[in-house]
Amino acid sequence: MANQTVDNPFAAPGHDHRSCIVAALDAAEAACARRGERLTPLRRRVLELVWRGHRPVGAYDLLALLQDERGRVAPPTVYRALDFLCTQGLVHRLESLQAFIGCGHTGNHMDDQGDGRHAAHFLICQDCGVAVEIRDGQLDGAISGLAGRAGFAIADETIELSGLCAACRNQSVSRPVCTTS
Amino acid sequence: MANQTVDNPFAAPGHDHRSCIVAALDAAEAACARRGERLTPLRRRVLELVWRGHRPVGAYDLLALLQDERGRVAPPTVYRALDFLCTQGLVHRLESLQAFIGCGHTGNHMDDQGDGRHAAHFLICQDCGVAVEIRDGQLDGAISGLAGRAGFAIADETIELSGLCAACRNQSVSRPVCTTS
DNA sequence: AATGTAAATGATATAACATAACAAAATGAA
DNA sequence: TTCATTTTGTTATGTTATATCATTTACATT
Ligand SMILES: [Zn+2]
Ligand SMILES: [Zn+2]
Ligand SMILES: [Zn+2]
Ligand SMILES: [Zn+2]
Repeated sequence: MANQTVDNPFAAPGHDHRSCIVAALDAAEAACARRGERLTPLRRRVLELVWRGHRPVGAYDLLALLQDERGRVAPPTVYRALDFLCTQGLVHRLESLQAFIGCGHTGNHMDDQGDGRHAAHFLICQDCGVAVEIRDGQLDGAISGLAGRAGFAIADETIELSGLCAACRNQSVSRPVCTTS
Repeated sequence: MANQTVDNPFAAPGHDHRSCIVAALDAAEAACARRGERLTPLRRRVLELVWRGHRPVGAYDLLALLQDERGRVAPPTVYRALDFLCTQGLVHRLESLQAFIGCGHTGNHMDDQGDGRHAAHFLICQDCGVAVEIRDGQLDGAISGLAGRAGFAIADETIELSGLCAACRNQSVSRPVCTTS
């Protein structure tokens, strides 16, 4: 069993993040192979960069990182890689931050029909910046319940809850504390 | 009692929208007066323009409308008015669309402590473009439940459910049908 | 190996959304 | 009126994202 990082990064500020990266890349390779999709070196590298930490990363941050290692790189290069990764469910876009984060549930989707897209719900700490993908049965039930009563067919869910994680609440001072990126 | 528009615009494509606008502006005047805030002519006009319909409006759409009636208007003019209106809870920003919509619950907040800000949850029809602000006890309960269990203190909720409204599902063809803007 | 085809990437330009910084005007209180 | 504060105007720039077309790469077929 892996470390607790992926399950609860809020509670694991000092965890071995290399294993998060390895797990994410391995799962991505496997998922793409299974679906006949191509995780090219560029896409793989972008995914790796997204996984530098558990904080959402802006597209232009990724662009700068790529430029550091490859010289001239243009925005479409990054956006295309991100589009691919999002389509495969390997990365999610956080609408409220206009930023991207690695999927915290790679490899164990229950709602995955061939492609890897899935609804992703987040807790986002405004103090340390960490975002955690959550899964909650009551939340899912409430959503499908209200949609059903409204006759509304949900295609896409944006659920992002911002506030303070437990660790940051207990610090009282307002400085980054979940140092794991 | 008002028409059903504000409560369920999905179901009222041919409603008397003027009453929606009047109700929203009246409620805004009242709310600002109560709080000692100033609903200036510009802010009032921007709110009125946001209320042209039940579809989210982009800041630059509003800018163009203002320019039509006032000549040269710059982006900060619109964004400042929108900031004010959002702070007062009279308008909400839809993160997944980068657009704004009039608050569907003006005047009856139960969670309003002085200022008018409140969590706003939406159903957004991808066919007709209408967005409806919803309120659901089970959803609220699920959210506070999961936050409590995680020790997470929620400060802001972004909940936007996109898909097809009942009317558009029953049309099968993919063309705008909820013509009420 | 050569060819053809589709997918992926490179490159340029521009669109769309948003804010910083400072000046001028309007408002309301003293 | 005078003063302080808020609001609006103005200019410039920052940030995020896409359209378009050229080039390269991967890979199956001949
Ligand atoms: Zn980690
Ligand atoms: Zn995920
Ligand atoms: Zn209406
Ligand atoms: Zn509202």
